[in-house]
Amino acid sequence: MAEPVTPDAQRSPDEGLGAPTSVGSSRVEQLLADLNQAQRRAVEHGEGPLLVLAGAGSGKTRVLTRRIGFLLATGMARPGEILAITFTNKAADEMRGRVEELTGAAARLMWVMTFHSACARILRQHADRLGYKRGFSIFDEADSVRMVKRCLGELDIDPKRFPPRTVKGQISLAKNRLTDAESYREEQGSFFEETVADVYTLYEKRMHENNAMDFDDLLVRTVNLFELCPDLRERYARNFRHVLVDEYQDTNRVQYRLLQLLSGEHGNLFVVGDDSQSIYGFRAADIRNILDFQGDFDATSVRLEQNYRSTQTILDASNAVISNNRDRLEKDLWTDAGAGDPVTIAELQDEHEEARWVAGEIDRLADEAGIARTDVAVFYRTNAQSRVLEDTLVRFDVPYQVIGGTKFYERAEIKDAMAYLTLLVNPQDTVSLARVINSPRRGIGKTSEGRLLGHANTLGLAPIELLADPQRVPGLGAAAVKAMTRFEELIAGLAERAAGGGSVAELLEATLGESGYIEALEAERTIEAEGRIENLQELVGVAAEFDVNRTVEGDSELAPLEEFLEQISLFTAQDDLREDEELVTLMTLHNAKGLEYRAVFIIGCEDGVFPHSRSIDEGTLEEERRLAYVGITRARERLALSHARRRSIFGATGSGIPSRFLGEIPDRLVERHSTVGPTTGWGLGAGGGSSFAGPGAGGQEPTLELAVGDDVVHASFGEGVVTAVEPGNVVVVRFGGEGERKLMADYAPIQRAS
DNA sequence: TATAATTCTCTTTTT
DNA sequence: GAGAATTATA
Repeated sequence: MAEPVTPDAQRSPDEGLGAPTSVGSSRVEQLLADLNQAQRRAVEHGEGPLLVLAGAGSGKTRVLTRRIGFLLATGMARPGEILAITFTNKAADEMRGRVEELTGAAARLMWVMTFHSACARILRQHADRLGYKRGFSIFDEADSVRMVKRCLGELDIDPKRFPPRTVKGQISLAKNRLTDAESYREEQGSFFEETVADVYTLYEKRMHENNAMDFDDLLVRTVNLFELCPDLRERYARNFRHVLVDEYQDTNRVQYRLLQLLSGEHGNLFVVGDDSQSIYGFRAADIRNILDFQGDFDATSVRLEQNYRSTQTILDASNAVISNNRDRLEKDLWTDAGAGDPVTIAELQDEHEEARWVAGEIDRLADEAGIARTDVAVFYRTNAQSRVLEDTLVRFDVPYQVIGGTKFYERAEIKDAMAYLTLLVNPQDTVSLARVINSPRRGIGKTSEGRLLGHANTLGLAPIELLADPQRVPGLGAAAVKAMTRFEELIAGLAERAAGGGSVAELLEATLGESGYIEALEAERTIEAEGRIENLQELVGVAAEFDVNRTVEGDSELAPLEEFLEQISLFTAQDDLREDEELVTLMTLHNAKGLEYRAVFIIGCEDGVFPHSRSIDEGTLEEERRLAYVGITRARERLALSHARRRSIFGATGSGIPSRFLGEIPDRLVERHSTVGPTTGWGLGAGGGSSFAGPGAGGQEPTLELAVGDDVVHASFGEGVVTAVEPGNVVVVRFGGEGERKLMADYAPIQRAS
């Protein structure tokens, strides 16, 4: 369903969805049965706005799901009248699935999706009202920055003084304040800002010409659409009689405005959030949205304060940390669970030792506490920190998955392939065109490309049109003209095929084949090219999977290719989280939002790393503290925080002092561990002395020295023999029944057999 | 025009 | 210490 269906059109014979019946009321009882009082009050709320202040682990997802079930079961809403905004596509799918269990297949008519997906869907439907075409491209950050850069060039602005990224950032902030280029120019004074205003103006013009939107546009243009076309606003507002929003604390002003436009009249706005978990201020999220919600919408509120996730100790630690923030809505989280284990704070020499320690602890958790890898997550402040960890985990044969970071879809070959497909849907997209016009090499270099774009600009044509008739471009060599004609034929042929609306995977394969892209890679005969081909094959696999799911669900009005492109561009990091395999999960603290694990490690707890030095400079420490709060409260049973004495950043080694957040955790909750001195680690207990010995420049700590042939005893695997010794104190041990395992001599629970 | 070599910048966090 | 961007060379 791509636009709201009128109530008449969606009336279905599905029993139990109409007015409350006996079936309905028993269903309602079922929905409320295992909820606590506060949760029940939230779910049973009548009409009008409600703020659910949900502390960490207080069951907010459950409340949201039940609320939807309640709306449907009592007949307060039909499925098509519900708009539920979640933080990730994955969360949306899960929620839809759960509601489906409660209320049946009609749940598919609900709109459960992220802000960006919902906006894209609305915009596709009414693109013409804003002078866009429905096949508009969605530019990711890299594409947008590229466009900004192009604008800088066109305006003859020095990109050294005005870095494209920075300028894009300014434009983004302006958009998130709903300030258009014109108003921006009026309200700005400095030279810098005036220059940005020039770029902003041109950028908007070019984006429109390219039939392209950036991430901010998806939200802003939807607001524009509703303000410009009251008929549409009314239609959607009337249709979405119940709007529900998860993670409300992270909404920004544009999203706030959108919610206002949609729910202003009926006021059925049900938001769930926790001000203590507001961590997207840098993305213009406005914490006042939640702090002022009650006043703004004249809302009632419900507090969920019982925590069902963590031990008392973990909860105490999180409360102690967050209580150092001034600006917050008081909440008193409590739990029925027992005290549990103390919080571990580990001090290590450097990031390598830190990684080894984490790897060792993960093994130990499995052996001693029966906590499987799936139940373990490691969080860090910046993506760069994952590298050392990954290297170490590979060395120790600990399977893992990294969420976010440098993504599959950012690889050059993947972006190229996607650019081809994008071009088929949106021929006006010159950023995609520029990506593929000479990739693979077909003899259209920078010069020819520049001439083409330049002349298209002067004629006021889309470059793709000119491409069909390249003789019109002055100054082109015969070879270039010929190459362009061939390229145009390629695109035209593929576009025709795309219009047929068949399998995306087949179309992608045809594209990669006919363009000569794969061939060019094969000709390289290098390992890297080999890898790229594999990546592209993986992309074909993704497309094939999409094809299959689509034929199953098959209710979209978008052409398959368009839908595929949109799905990929609005992917969220958490969407590729896997839970069914035995993998340790690695991610940034930001990506950890909304998740939970039996055991959590937070590494790099040093001032400057976490809290990040920039936040210290910019005075956004409270947000960093909330980030710490988010991280800590992800843990159910075990929590370990580590910091290193030395850490190399940018290649240079610096020394770090423990994060101030560590000091905010009361000592009585903590068990300290420090790896210094001649310890073989285990058995001595992690609570031992924290005597820190050496400056350890590049420190090779004393260790259990093992050689090939030595007999050892492992705490859980029993007796074994060393079969190899690898760099970094890794030993390969062959155990009786277990086969061979790689272990860290320093940390694995092994001893020399005597 | 395409490659190789060299210099320079960046690092928060993300849809 | 990696990536992009720029410059030098074929």
